[in-house]
Amino acid sequence: MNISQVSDRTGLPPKTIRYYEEIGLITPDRGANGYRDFSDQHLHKLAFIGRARALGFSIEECRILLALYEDDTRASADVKAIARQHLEHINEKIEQLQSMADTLGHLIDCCAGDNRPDCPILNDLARH
Amino acid sequence: MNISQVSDRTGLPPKTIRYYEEIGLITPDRGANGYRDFSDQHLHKLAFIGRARALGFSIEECRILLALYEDDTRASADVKAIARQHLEHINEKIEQLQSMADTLGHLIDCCAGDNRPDCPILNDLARH
DNA sequence: CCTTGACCTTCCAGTCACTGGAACCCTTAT
DNA sequence: ATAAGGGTTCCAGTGACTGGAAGGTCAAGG
Repeated sequence: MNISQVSDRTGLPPKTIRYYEEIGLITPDRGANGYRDFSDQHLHKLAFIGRARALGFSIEECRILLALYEDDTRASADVKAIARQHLEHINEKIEQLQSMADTLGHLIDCCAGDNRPDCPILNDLARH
Repeated sequence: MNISQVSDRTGLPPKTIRYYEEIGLITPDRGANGYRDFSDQHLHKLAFIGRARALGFSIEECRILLALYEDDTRASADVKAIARQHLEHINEKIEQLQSMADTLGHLIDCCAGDNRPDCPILNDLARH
């Protein structure tokens, strides 16, 4: 399978797929012309990575998840631990963003948004 | 004022302050020894930037906000527009993260987390 | 005067996960 | 023969810093 077919089927851009090879996540075969030749297994792995990335896992976490996936003797506890840790990370980020949004929303509400220069948003940023 | 004092007073690391100079956000004077010499105004500007960054504004947005701050003839509408746009951006991010968290939370709940290899998290990532 | 330690300086490289672009090769159809 | 549309590599850039090396400066103590 050529790279553009894999791209179509996984939704990952060709550039990203080449990058994943570069960092050792996959190692497709090569045809006589030097073109990458992907098997169904490669496709499957890339789709796996794509979904893990869509859940926000880092590349290194994807690497670990892939390794666990390919290890028949894994303990589901190991997977769960990684997922939990990642979820916690996400929740922290949400909290941070929510706090920013709250502050910002308040400032926006206080700002007249007219032609005059007086602005509570700038006043807040410039507070002493 | 030396850089470490500015760092202490603004909470920004010296490296970051040097970086802000490099990209033209501030231009402190220089002493005879080559050391940066910050005025109160520089301090004030850096604190402004620090607070804007803490609200998640990008460097380029900070640059614009600073320019508006220093422009007596600004319209508060311009500031409000930038803030609104940024808030929207934050809210989009929160939604994305929340959606990830929801999916991930569900998968985690479904996973036994024991010594056995069977794992709904991996099954989901590997789904066809 | 010398040394020590804490400053300061610049410059280069690395982070993360791609993404864009240039230059060039290969395949297929006309 | 040629043109379009694949594929390849390699280099550079993104954002906002951060770490580290190599070296200059300053103030205090012996």
